Amino acid sequence: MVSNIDPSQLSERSLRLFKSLVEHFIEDGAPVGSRTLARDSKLNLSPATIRNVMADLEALGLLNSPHISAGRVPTARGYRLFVDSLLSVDHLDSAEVDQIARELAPKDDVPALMQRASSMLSDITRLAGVVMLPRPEQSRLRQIEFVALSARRILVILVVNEREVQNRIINTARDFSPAELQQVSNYLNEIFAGKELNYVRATILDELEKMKEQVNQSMQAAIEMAQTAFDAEATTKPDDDLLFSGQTNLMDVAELADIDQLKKLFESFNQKRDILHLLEQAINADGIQIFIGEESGYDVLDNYSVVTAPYEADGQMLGVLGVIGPTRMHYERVIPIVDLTARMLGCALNTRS
Amino acid sequence: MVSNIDPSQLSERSLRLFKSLVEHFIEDGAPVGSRTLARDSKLNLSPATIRNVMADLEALGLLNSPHISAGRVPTARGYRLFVDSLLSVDHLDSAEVDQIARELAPKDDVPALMQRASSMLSDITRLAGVVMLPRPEQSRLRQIEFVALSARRILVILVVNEREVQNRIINTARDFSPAELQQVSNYLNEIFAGKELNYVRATILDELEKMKEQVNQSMQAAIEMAQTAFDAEATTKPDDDLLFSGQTNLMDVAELADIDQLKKLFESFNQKRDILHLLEQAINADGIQIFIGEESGYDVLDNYSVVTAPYEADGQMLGVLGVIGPTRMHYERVIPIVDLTARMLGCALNTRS
DNA sequence: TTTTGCGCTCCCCGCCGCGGAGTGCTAAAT
DNA sequence: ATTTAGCACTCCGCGGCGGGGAGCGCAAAA
Repeated sequence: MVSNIDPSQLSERSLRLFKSLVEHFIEDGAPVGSRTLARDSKLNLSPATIRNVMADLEALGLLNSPHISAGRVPTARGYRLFVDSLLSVDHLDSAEVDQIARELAPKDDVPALMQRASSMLSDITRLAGVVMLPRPEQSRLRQIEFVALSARRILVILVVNEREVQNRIINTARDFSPAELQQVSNYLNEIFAGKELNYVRATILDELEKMKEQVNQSMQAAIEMAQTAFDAEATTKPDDDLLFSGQTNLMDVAELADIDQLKKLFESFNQKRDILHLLEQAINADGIQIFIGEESGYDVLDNYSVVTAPYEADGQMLGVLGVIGPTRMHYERVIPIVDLTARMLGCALNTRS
Repeated sequence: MVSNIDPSQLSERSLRLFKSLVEHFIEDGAPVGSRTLARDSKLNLSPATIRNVMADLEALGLLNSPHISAGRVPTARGYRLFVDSLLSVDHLDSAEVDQIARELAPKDDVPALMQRASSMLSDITRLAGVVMLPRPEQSRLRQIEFVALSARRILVILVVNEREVQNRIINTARDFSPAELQQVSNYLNEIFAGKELNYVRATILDELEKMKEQVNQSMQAAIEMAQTAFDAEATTKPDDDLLFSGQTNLMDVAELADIDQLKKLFESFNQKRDILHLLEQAINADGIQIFIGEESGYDVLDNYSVVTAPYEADGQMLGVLGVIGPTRMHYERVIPIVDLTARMLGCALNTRS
């Protein structure tokens, strides 16, 4: 990564002009030239002076021009300076605050809540919203239950982390009576309740193997069943932990970008991989983090920015949410919205409340 | 709907030419003129003759020309005739059959199976795939279980239709001991197991109210809990019953269509409403059903066709799946693929197997 | 240091003209 | 009575041209 610009390297005047230019460009997307800037910034300078300043800014890598005789456009580095040092964020008007609060009223259905958070982000910003769900890594098994569907088909229910419930169906080698199942689940709960899920998975495969001979037959069955259950768990869906919405909003904005760039972006939403990696980088930031254009390191995001914020409840980091839009977005609005949403979502997820 | 064309109204020669024209247009998307047709169809006719024929076909509403001196393009009605009477469907080569079979190997995880069906459809056709999940209307409650999370938070598990599991968490007014919960679930299972879910919902609200005084206290609790559980059930997600994939495939094909048409289509995928209605129309067809362009009655689908097939298992209609693409699609390939997928999915869902 | 003035570059847009593809019509051929 | 040939006409697409506009850099004046 190229080093960022320290605002103190630049004169007050340069900064004012630069800020004005970025705001202008964000507003209407056209390269902005010296004349418009002379008119709009209240500095009473002639276009020529401004041209000199802009040439300097370009030399610093904050601006560039699409071609020799067009206006200037901010580079990623330029946006970075703008966002870090020049931006004054909006106040959200109370209607918006209300809307966010209303949509994120605490409910028990966690996935639905996440979904609402995501679509609210996209609705309110008119960009694409994304919410990363709590990573299964950091989840603790609270409870495990077995329900007999028929003699050899058993429904396994894992309660994880207060609210999350996973269930899968396994087929067993031999019949189990309900009483046996009860016994097995009691046994497993005793050993594993409260443990980290990864630990459970790891342990169950080898540790338990050792005690196999020491215990009675039905406990052996328990072990085998647990293995099956967690095997299945390990192989299934580590991927529905990213909720997008409002992708179509990006289709309006892509006036500049062509369709196959957009297609690539959408595909990377579907793959989820790249975006997931990106969001994981943001989970340890202690607030808003912004990835601007090429900074992200992912080609598909070249002309897009991602504004993220981690959210937490009960003092524990849970995940990250954010907004994806063109680099030319209204950061001063998007940032407080993402910020507030993250905090509200955290509140809604607090168990004591 | 305007009446369709009976192929016997037309001469053999017209039909051959028409078919050739449609195939040509499907192949390369450009309006096709009399010369190309004269060259390619083996009828040894001069362009002039063909022009006369084409003028007739246009009068019948099977063709039209984008402008006076362009070639002809099939209308929706034209495609209809083509699909109903002229099309000879492809043989799938065995590699494709294998692929479909492999992807749809029976597994226990029904939602994942559906998901695979959908993405397979889109991969193999290079269009958008859609699968409608079994409608909750026709689902039977198999089993209901309660798991205590804490004294007042109870996890309700509904097993529906062999494989499907729903769970939700409810908060109760007073504490319940595990033993009580067991009792309650036994009671409810006794009354409701095997019943239609709608019936259960309906009954639970009034019938049970009546017997309230006749039964002991813990049964009253059961009633109240059941009410809460099914209340919650009724209000949540009647909407995740449509699985799309491969939407991005349509972005390649949209050479002709502009971006906001595509945007509208994507939005209607998200709303799900229109597509759902459309697919519901297809559920009672006893095989492939095709909606061509404006026929569907939904504006967003104006330049798109939907090829659907219902799927069934154990003799019961379960849902509909299909493919969405431009009217100019390779029907002769898409149709057998959709058909086979529906049958295979049915097989995979059969319980005895 | 800032401004003015000037020459220059490049895009955008409308215009023109042309070739190509295709049509419809009429008259001739079969 | 069809089918074909010939012809005039329409319309799209494309490349070239030219002017206007916006903007730049540079050099010289303020």
